[in-house]
Amino acid sequence: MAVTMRDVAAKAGVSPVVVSHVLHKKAATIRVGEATAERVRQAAVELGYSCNIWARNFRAQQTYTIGAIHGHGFPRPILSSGSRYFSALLDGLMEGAFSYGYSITLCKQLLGGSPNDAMSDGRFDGLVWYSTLDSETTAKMLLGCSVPLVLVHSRSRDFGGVIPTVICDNDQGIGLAVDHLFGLGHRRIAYALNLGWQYAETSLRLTAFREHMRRRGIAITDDDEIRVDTDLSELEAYIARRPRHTAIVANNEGLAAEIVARAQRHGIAIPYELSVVGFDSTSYCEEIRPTLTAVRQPLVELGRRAIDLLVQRIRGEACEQPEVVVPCGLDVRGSTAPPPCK
Amino acid sequence: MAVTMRDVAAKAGVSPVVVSHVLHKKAATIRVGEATAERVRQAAVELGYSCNIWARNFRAQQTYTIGAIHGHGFPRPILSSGSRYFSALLDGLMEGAFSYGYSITLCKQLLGGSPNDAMSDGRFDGLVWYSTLDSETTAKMLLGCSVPLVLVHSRSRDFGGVIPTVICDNDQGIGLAVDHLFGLGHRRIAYALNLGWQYAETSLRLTAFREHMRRRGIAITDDDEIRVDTDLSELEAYIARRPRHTAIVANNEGLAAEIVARAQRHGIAIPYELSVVGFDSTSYCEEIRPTLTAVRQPLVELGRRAIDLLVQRIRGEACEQPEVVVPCGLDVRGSTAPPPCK
DNA sequence: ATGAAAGCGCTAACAA
DNA sequence: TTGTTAGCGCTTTCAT
Repeated sequence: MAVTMRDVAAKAGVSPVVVSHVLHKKAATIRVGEATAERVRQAAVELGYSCNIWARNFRAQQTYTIGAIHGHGFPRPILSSGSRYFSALLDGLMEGAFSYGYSITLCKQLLGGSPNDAMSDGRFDGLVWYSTLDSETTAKMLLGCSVPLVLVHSRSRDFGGVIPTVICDNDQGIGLAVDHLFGLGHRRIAYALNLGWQYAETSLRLTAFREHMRRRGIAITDDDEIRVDTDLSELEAYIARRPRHTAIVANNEGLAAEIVARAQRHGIAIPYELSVVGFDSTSYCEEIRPTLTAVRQPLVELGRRAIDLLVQRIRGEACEQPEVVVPCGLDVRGSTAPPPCK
Repeated sequence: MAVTMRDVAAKAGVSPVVVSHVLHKKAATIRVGEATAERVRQAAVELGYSCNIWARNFRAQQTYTIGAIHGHGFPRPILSSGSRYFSALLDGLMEGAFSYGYSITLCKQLLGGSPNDAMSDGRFDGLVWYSTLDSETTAKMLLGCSVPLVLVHSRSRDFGGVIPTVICDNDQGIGLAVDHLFGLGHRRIAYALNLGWQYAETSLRLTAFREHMRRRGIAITDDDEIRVDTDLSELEAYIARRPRHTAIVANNEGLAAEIVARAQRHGIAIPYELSVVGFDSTSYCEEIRPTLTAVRQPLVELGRRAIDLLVQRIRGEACEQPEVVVPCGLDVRGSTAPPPCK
């Protein structure tokens, strides 16, 4: 059906190699006279030939395709509503991949299905794994990956330093949040985190929070840490008891949004009675009322840097650095204000 | 490097065909004894074999991959800011494609580069072209596509009825907008449209607007149509003259947002002095102030239906219908109110 | 119940 | 300057 090199070769009265060389500058050992070359080009145009990229890739044992593994608890990312987390990451992945001549494929196996399959079925030259649930099983799966792999949101040392990683500076980010709240006058600050999904960065952020508070002379106790299970009942209970804190730093955007919504339902005015800071700061923070003050994780850059590392790996170049750490910012919006005078 | 069927076959002391049959249930004419089969499975596990999907696809002359052509004026869609137009469409495309066992590939050639290449280089089993600039050149390119193709936002009859299309019911959608504004008491209503990108649907919507107004006894003149070039200078001029209209229906979200922003800059209160209705209604409409009343185009569904049609085409089944039309909704938000008294 | 051969479209390596 | 051979990993077809 489709016109192949063979057809062009036949029409031009040469062998396929010649066509390959003339049209694609492959087959380096071949020299071709201008007359022949012209004949070949002519034939190609007349037949409407175009190179079958996949046949070429198959031959080269390369796919020039990168996969993004969605290591969340959802079947696949939803781009059109809610947090723009994946949208932002994907923007970075596309930007990076395109610049190196790679494409990004979204498929069921990666976005929620069975990553293990896609990790070794020859579909991808490399993979980006993001948003890790830091379990033994996961780690084993990742370490067994048969193509180059880069992790977003993990520490390289958690994987024996053999897998390159890209992560934001959680400590510095949490520092920004704490600074901001202190500047407003808050002293009784809580940290809220999900237990259900054990995000790799949760403990980093929690530790950072404790440390930043300690440095300001405030010791964090269990009562200052709101541990929320998937059903959010602990959160509901905490809010119902009327918080003794004047501000909460939440481990992520979604949780922050939940806190705001539930507080409002209980008649607690945000931000006047309670300030809330989230983590991520995608434009989702603009969509909710009040808008959400949040630590900005540079997701687009994270994606881009992940591709940089990955392509180095794919090309077999030595990775300059096994772990890239990108600084955070703080977007002050409507969910934070000075504490009530009390 | 990677373990192939050959390796497994060697280890199990059989030929590759047997492996193919046992492991992938291919090679239908083959019968294998249970003992042999078990030996093969054993060998596969021990060697850590997994089928190279691409080799299989290459052999089958299928890629099980669908491309989405970004026919806009931008180098590639930006997912993480601004309108969620592409995000929504992509959600639908993924949902549809995954359900049929296809994947979606995002690559430079399609998302802004040179679509023509990707339309025939064997990379895709089929393509979805969205957001058409309705030019001669485009039409010729699309008609020359060598793989199955489905257009989103076009009328099938504009392409000789040979290319299936998916489109929202623009007439009905505009009707909702006009109804809404009339219900609020507006009579002097303008329609704003971009000239720069000649979206395929622009004229459909404009015609619908004229017709719906006419039916209500109002004749639309040139003065009621604000034609905006890419530099938006006409819009600026219109606003600066203080609109004699009390409401504007804009051809899309982005233009509506521009109108709101510029009006506000000129001290015109939205919605009290001027009501604005957009078209698309992605969650971007929630992000701007005031929030934007808009006709909701069911983008996710559009994407899904596009895949339905495409897969039928790919499989060579007869398309039940060459053109799918999906009804619109109306999301009333903060940019519309009764007209100022007087 | 099993195997051998052939080929998808392309290109690297080695002739001529 | 040009051609031949061979093979990427898989599966279909035909033979045993």
